Amino acid sequence: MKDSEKDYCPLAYTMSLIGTKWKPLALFHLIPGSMRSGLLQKKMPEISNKMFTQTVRELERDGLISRKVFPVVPPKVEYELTGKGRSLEDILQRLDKWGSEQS
Amino acid sequence: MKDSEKDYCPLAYTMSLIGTKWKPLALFHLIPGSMRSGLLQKKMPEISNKMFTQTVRELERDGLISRKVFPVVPPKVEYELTGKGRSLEDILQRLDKWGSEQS
DNA sequence: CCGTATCCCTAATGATACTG
DNA sequence: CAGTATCATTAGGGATACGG
Repeated sequence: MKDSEKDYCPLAYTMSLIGTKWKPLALFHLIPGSMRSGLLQKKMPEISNKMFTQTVRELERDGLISRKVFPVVPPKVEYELTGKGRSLEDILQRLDKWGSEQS
Repeated sequence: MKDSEKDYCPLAYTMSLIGTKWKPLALFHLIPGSMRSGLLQKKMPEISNKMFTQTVRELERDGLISRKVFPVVPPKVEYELTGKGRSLEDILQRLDKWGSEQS
């Protein structure tokens, strides 16, 4: 999104980073700590392989999570919230809590 | 979304209600109080006519805003946050604040 | 195990014109 | 002023197969 839009309304900028079906969920699952790629994907049973990769790639690109590759066989990859990602923890918790409180 | 998914993760349910480009923005602009349809749309200069109508319709359907029609000419319509919508105020403020704090 | 590449389909969004 | 209808476009998403 353009900077002009961000200045116009920061909320729109926030949503451009996490306003999708899967991103908040992925971030939420990473709150307890770093997690292997396969396990994180298992936490979102209905996500397709393609969307999972796309989701974590964009979250990494936007600096919300970090990706760590272990040079072992079989391959091992872990994802973890960055400082920027952790700064969303409270908001994610509130969004989750709000959902649980609705009829 | 299915109830099973909601139970699985309330966050997903929340995002199904407000996890779009325009919905959080519309709700945010209504925080100060009720607003005429035309003015609300002006607050989101880049939204198309079609998307604006769709956005407010869905927010109304989901009980987050109310729609009040005044029987006058020219037509006058006002939108306002419902109790359920107001319960999101704090979260919306935080999302906006988070966006403003990013580089 | 992890990720990419490809193909395909549907849903989301935009532009324009029109009605009460 | 507010909203609808239509058409055209694009982005989102899923299935499958393959590669490091």
